[in-house]
Amino acid sequence: MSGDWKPGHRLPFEEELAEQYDCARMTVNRALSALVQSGLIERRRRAGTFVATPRFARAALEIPDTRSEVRAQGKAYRIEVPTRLVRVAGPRERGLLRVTQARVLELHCRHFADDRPYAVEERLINLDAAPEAERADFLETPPGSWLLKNVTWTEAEHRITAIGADVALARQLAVGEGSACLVLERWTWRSAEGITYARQIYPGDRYAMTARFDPTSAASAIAVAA
Amino acid sequence: MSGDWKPGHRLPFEEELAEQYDCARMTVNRALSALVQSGLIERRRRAGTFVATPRFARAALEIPDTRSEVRAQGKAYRIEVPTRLVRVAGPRERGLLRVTQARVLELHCRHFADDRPYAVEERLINLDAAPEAERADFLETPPGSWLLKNVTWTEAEHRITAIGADVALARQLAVGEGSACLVLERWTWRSAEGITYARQIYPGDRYAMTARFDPTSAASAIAVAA
DNA sequence: TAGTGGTCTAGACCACAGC
DNA sequence: CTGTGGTCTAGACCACTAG
Repeated sequence: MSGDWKPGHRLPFEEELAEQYDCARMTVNRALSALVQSGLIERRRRAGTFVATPRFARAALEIPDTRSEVRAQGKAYRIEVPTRLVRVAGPRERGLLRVTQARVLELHCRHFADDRPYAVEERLINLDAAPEAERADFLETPPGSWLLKNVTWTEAEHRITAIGADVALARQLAVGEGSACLVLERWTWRSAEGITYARQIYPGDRYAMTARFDPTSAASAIAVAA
Repeated sequence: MSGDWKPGHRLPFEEELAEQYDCARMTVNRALSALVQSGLIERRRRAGTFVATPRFARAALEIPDTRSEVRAQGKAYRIEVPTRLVRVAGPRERGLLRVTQARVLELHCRHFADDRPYAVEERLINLDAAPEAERADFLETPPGSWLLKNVTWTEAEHRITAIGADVALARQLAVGEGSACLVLERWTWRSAEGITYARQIYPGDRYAMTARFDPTSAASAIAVAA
């Protein structure tokens, strides 16, 4: 949870943990099994136990990855990043990231599917929590995908609203002025420290968010699709 | 999963199940613990093990209950049910419920919070799957709440889109014509049999859907709030 | 093929809540 | 108080797979 063990890090074997915590191997096994179910670790026989990489469609309400969404629809993905700047967080950024102070990276992006506007995105990244983001190439790997791969998160919150497109948004999304759009806001934390805030806007009539839940496996998935 | 054991039904004790399945009590305990985690059963010491009633804010993407949503905001709840009719499912109803034939109950409702329109709802209920619905009083208990209490489901899917209000919808929700609205569609199944389809429309600027996820406990919640 | 995790067992003690 | 579930134990055997 602290993030000290990066995705892929190998944990001690069951017998070592049993000795370390002075308990039976079965007790360690149950604890680790619970961590597998919450998606924090992965286990392979003969190989060991490893810190997991969060993946799309595994955990409930996981961080959607725009590039994967577009490619899953069989379309070509492209991103534009017209704005990229680093600054000390002002009141608005501190509120959105829920931190008292931080250096932040602010990005404005536009996502395309087959050269048609797919979504616009405004994103804040807390550089104190994810300093490597300052040097990341977001044209190569879009910010959502990059964060998914490089930063471990422990809590997430989504908020979905609908708005009518104003003139600027309508032009960016190539839709009529006033047409309904879906707004997906997303906050991500690690141990109460805000990592990133994203606000993505989709044409509301063309795209839908879907979520499935199966209580038998307690598995769920969230996706945006045409 | 078959629905034969209604919510509240007491399961055999661990020792009885261990004898019945010829295994150790610890094995039964692990199986039942998994069912607790998936939310299918509840267990109380000294009392026993019971089929659970699905509850709001317990499982991921659980069925939102409009009445609970409104009351959670500290507002008075009221419902109107202008349309209520029973008929044999036509092509559209069969498609939405994903059944080959069925008798269906069709409802049109309007939900109010403090006498202000909160949402409109169109709902189909498969009467072959939930025959008791034909005699239910949906003014006393709104359909979402009634189904939540009386019918066990095993799978659910949500779909969220945004639309601009047409003249009729704008009047029903007391919003301006063309203003953006959130559309929440929900399908619910039990063992692949469609139980209900609901389509709820909220004023998009006034209300938001939020979803939280905490991988440590694998708990998540979805809610609609002002 | 050896070293991991996966799983079951029989027994034990405890905490808790109905009765 | 007593009967449930909650949890731990020490040992065992098996399945899988990485080296």
